[in-house]
Amino acid sequence: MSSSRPTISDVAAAAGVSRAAVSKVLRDAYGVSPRMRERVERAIAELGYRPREAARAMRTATRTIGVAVPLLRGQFFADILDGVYEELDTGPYRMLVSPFDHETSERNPGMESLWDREVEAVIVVSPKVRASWLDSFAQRLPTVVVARHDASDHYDRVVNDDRAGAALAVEHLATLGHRRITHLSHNVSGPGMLSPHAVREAGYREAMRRLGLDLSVVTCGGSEAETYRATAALLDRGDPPTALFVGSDQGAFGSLRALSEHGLRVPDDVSVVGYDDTQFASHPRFSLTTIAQYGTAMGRVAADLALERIKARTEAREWVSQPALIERESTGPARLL
Amino acid sequence: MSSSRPTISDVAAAAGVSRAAVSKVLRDAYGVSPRMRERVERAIAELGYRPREAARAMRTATRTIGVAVPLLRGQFFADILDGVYEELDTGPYRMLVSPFDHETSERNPGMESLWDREVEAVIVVSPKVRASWLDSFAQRLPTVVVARHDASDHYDRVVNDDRAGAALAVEHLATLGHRRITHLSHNVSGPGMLSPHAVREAGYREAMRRLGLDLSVVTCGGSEAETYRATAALLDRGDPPTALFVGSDQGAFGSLRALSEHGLRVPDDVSVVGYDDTQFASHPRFSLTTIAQYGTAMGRVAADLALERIKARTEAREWVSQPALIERESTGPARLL
DNA sequence: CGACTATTGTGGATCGATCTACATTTTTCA
DNA sequence: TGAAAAATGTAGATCGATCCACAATAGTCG
Repeated sequence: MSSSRPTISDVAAAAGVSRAAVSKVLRDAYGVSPRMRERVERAIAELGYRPREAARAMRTATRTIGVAVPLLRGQFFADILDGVYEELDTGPYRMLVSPFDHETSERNPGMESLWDREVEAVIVVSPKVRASWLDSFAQRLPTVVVARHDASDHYDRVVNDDRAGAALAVEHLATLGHRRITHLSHNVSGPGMLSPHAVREAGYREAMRRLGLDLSVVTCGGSEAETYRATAALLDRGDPPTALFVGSDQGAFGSLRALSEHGLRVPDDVSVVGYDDTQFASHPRFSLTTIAQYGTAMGRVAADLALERIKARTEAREWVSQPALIERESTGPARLL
Repeated sequence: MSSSRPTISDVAAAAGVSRAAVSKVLRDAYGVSPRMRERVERAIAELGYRPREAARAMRTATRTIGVAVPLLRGQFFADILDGVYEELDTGPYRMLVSPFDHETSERNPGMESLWDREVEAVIVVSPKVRASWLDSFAQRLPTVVVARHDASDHYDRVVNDDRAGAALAVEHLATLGHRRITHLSHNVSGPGMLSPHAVREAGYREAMRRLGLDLSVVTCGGSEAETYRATAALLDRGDPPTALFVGSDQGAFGSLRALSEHGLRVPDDVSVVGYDDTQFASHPRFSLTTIAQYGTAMGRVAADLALERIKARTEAREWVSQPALIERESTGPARLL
């Protein structure tokens, strides 16, 4: 901080060579004698020189992939980040994360900020933004959208088959004899955007109709606190369902809290199914039956798709992860009336 | 992607003015007539122009604070990120996150990457890196270190009083009549670095000695899986303690899993205390007694300290959060033999 | 030995913004 | 009316890298 950061000129002066020569050494370019390399490298080490990305970015690609994630706790997003990191770790690309506020809006500042920083591709997780904006963004910068279903010719998608996942949940409960199955949906986004939660809700409706059961949907946010309130309100209304299918594990934990406070036992009184198979779902204290969608794998795939797009590909691709029912102790036979 | 990103020259041409004029509009600088502003702004909107950060960074500060965080799940880091975001959200600064692999090493690539990108300050959470490296890094770039105790004249520290926190845990258990209290410490870092876990362990030892109790420390990683294994091994050895003080909530959840699988009830057979007061600790399924250290608040303070340093301050500051015992149902009276 | 090719190194244009210095026009007001 | 002040706009240097074009030197071989 005392003196300013050393530049390539400082290195050149210290080594007694030209700036171009130093640049060659940095880039491992052709035309560097061993003696010169040796001198330059010593100067670099002595000065503690590191090239500035900003200056490099003026002329070359940044070898960086940006990841825009909602500032939402919940294991699932962490799983995705892990996957991206794992995949890029061994290669030349680095990852840069820009969090955004998880609200529906016209633009997505997290993605824009990455664009301004010249990342070569953007992976965005569950953006709540107009489809048209997303599409036009993707026309300017290679984009991979994770956990959102809107089709587009301009970006790749990594999604779970949420329709099938919801069907798995409903069928599992129906097999156990449940007929009054309420879905706590986090499908709070506006129109013109296909969130995973919208698709899960559609899958629920479809499966319920197919089985000849009455629909019952409560819509609320996906945080633990919001599902807690929504579930508590549902229980206060009296005549509670015998089973809950909640749109996320995080949400299911909130429902479990509410059920516990209302003195209802799980699964004796009410069965609960979540979605995501996050780390805590498997904990014996929860032992939550849930739908696995393999977030880490999705993150890895997203990173691969981004690298492919940077390289050459332009036609849009879609990768669909197949959900699986993970049966645990939060579901059981329906109570007979 | 078809054509390349529009530049300030394109905007100038479209608006029929000079590049300097456009730059003035962008920066809200003096000497812009309403008519010119209008024309420039229309051209910007039509072209979808956004200034490139890299070009800006060549001449001016980036108005960005970098946050380097370990790629470790666990609520506590998420809390800190939330705090930083909240604090910066209202001002002109943006935040950029660079994750790093949570291993002890010579250098910290997450911090370096942010430095290369010209962030104005770095907040780093729990870096496992040599103290000397950290110190020399901080001499070049304003740095705030969160959750690490090593003193330094060159960076600010935001820490919890981990010694006091550990004492709270031990005293609470002792008051309940426990005498065989095992500490599951995550103090796995090498020498020459004062991690929070090292301080917690020291606090435990001190408090136990003060109370005349025998020490019992098991060292293991802080992930749920690792404490699960460590706790299971402890229980297999036979003669288990009547209380566990685990270095983190995340770790405590692993211990609870192991206890549950060994058929031990909490708190009837064994009491458990965690550290962090993460979201799940308060869930009725866990109801974990723990030490709160207020991660979100720590994140906010870290952001403030970073902004102060950017502005002017050079002398090092330390902010210590006072821990509090949150008593829940995972602790109870010691079982009489 | 001389012509041709490799090797090694450098000068300087370039990327896209910012910002100083300055020129030109407009406004103010004695 | 005219001089000073204010407002408006532009030219061009600058930041720190990359990299093309080219010069200088060394090496090869008929």
